[in-house]
Amino acid sequence: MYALHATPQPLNARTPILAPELAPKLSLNALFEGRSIEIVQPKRTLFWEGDPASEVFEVRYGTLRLCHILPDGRRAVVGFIFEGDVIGLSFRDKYLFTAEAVTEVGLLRMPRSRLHAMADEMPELRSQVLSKLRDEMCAAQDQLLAVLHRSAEQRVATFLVSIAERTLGAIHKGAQIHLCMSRADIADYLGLTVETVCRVFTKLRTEGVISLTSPHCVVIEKLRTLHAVAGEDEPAEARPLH
Amino acid sequence: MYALHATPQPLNARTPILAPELAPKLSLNALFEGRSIEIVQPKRTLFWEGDPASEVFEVRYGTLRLCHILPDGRRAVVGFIFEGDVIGLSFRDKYLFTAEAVTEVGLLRMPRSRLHAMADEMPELRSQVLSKLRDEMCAAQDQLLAVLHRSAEQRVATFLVSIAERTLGAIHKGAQIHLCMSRADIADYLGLTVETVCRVFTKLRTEGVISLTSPHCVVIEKLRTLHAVAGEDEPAEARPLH
DNA sequence: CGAGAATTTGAAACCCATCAATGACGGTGG
DNA sequence: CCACCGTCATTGATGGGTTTCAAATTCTCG
Repeated sequence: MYALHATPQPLNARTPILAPELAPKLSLNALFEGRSIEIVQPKRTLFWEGDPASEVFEVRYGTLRLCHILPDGRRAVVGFIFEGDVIGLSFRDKYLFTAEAVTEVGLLRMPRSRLHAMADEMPELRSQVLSKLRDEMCAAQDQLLAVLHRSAEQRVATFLVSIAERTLGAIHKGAQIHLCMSRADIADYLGLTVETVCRVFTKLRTEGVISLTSPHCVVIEKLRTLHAVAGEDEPAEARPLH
Repeated sequence: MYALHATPQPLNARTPILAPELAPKLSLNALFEGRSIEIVQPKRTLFWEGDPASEVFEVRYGTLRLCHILPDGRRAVVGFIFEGDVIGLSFRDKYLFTAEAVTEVGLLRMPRSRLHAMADEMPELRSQVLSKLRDEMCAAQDQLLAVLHRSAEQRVATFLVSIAERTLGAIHKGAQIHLCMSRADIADYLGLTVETVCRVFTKLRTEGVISLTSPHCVVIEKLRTLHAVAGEDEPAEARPLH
């Protein structure tokens, strides 16, 4: 959430995905063209929560983790950023979270003032920014609903589906998902503990829903069952108990 | 969340509140001036999830409940709307939730197309709409954090603080909060059950943190303790065990 | 290869959901 | 006026899922 997905995949397909041929010619991403790519090493911080939010970023490759420190000292991960995503449109004067590189990240940077100035000139760009903000709202609501009333198993299954769709573009049986983030990152994102996330992975593996060639490489073996566990659709199709 | 608070009061005071004298002259709310007030009776629906999102609304008095039906049939309350709030800026083509009147509601209505047309003409209004959208994002993130990693007691305490701030403008010892929504509404908003919400109210009452003159009228007796239970600040001040 | 970090597994405790029942309140009709 | 009824709020008992604490194992990387 709070990030602009290249291909937004909301929890419930309420948000129609804009067909490429319908996309406005002046792409938001096109604004970054010509700027030089900046490299951020893994575990380095792109910006800190509370810093003046003076810039927007487009991620060209790699993965970022958006973190927020809770009053009790624990960490909440409010989102992950992948290739093609844009960060920074939804801030007020300060960044609301810290952005840390999970992998090596290549990104483009632009002052917010410049984006705003250009948006003032171009109505088309403006409506795109608005549209992106609305996408973020949808994503934020979906994330809330994906977590609020749901079991650990449902959350993890939904997470896997969502990551597959965002990083692979689509999900299919046999798809290999590379989870570059740690179990702790996933746990903090889903509002669970590391141990619970682990146990769910193990459970899904023993049930044959997924297989794990390594802790960070998930293969989807039973797509239907995974969707059923995620509980997003096909409510009539009960998940096999074993 | 998803609603524009007249006086946004995020969970963590990261969002500075705009002083009235600094507010732009062309208020978003001023756009609705001259339009006739429409009355919605309690339990009536203003619009349904999935309806074409053709209008924006400003609530003049009363309380609305924003609901979303989950795939498993349960209901999630994604927000409450009070006097002065505006709904509709963050939608794409369809409403993302159903809006139901909790009390009698008086509101003003305006076509989205008209708002967009005016925003195209007036840069000042435009930046205000953007600002409101960003407020919504902040509120959405705060709501997520308020619920994700937190116990039932923390959620309810945070809810009380938040409602007090939104409906009374500020919170103080002895403040009387009128909760016009039902326990079920609160439960569905916080991701809890009715019974758990009740038990927390009872617990806070027996601890002397609040008193209940009726189920819908809460008086704050120990503000410090309530804040401590909410867990927003003063982490050093441990809450008394009994 | 080796050391530290990350992941996985186990056992016990706790919190919340669920099921069940009672109590409080308001409205309606006899 | 009061008995009846439906809705909502409250309280109790129980079970399940998740957290917590602890330890073993695997992975990663210098």
